[in-house]
Amino acid sequence: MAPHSDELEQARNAYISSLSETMEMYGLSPSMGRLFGIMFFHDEPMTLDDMRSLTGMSKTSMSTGIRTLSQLKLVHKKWQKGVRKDLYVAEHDQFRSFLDFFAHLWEKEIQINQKPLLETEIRLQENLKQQNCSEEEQIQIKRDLEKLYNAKQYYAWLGELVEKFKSGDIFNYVPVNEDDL
Amino acid sequence: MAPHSDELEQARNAYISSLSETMEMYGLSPSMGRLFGIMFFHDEPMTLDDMRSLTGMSKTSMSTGIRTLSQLKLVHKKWQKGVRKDLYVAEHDQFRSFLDFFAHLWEKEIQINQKPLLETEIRLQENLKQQNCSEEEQIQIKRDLEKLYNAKQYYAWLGELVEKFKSGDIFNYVPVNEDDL
DNA sequence: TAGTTCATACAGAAAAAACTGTACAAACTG
DNA sequence: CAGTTTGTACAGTTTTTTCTGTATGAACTA
Repeated sequence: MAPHSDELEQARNAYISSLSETMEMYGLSPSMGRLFGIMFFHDEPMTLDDMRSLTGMSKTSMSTGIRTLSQLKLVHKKWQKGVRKDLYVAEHDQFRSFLDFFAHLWEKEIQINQKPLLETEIRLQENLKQQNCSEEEQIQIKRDLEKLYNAKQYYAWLGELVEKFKSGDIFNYVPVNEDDL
Repeated sequence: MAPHSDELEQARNAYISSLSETMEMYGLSPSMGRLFGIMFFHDEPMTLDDMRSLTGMSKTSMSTGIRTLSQLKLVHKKWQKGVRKDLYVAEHDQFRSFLDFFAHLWEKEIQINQKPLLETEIRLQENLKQQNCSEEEQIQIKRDLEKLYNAKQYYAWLGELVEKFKSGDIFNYVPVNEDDL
């Protein structure tokens, strides 16, 4: 790791803080956001002890933090010959991080709702067939079933969107602008 | 509001819970998720007192909760002649909720990072021009600037994506499947 | 105007999350 | 094999968030 001046570190700091704030918005703890921000500017693979000294936090926190970041594919484990400690590097491709993160989030959303949606649907349909189901109740249940039908359409659509994200096809529709900014 | 049986309420409950879990994933508190879930099946506009009795929580919580949901456009205030209490209905179009929610989130991400990114960039460029800047430091700074350039591209792209979401153009690329499910 | 109904600001209590230090297990070293 | 080094599980502490009850002010009513 290149030794660099305080001034350089301070310069980085503005963007590190805003990266951290962004990640906080997405549900990570501020400290983990900050850890990622630091790693983002750190080209060489880092050990838990490196992180500890740069964040000023405990090694335990680094251990759990790096696991969270790994699960989100925001950092990657890197092996290096002759080094016993685990090494990690930040994912530098923000497009990839973005696509991975939201594809994963949305898949989870679909998965969470799938079964309960069907369960509710079936139970409502059973209720609809009951003898003692009043006219008014029938109307209500039909309205509910309509909502669930729309929900199904939504999850199906969301699944399609996830596929476009995972495959990178989304870039065909929203291309990356290569011009100067 | 139609009076409906416990059985009907139980049937709804499975999906209400999973909706709540989803919203928890997106940063809302479980109670607010549950409130939305209840409102989702509630066709008639609700008052804070209706919510209080259905969630079993305090009116204060309903007041603050509904504000959060309103800001996210997940519920809407509805005026009704002769009714003094504020009335609210859930947004039933999940496509709209989804697009609004993420467009807003991503706009906030762009906005959060814009200024700090530029600040870091400027400070790095100033450092680069310093007399006492070593060869090694120069290389490091250039690597940093490269990262910031990529970040700018990313935010520009994200802005484009937000536009497709807000305008609904995204449906031209990922159409809603109208077939039976 | 006085009385009532409503929504929300605020302060404190309860619950949840984040963080740390200790302890231990697994993987290395000589 | 005994001695290190390294990563993580766990329990306890601190911090943050969520929720409630009281108090207040705004909007309506007569």
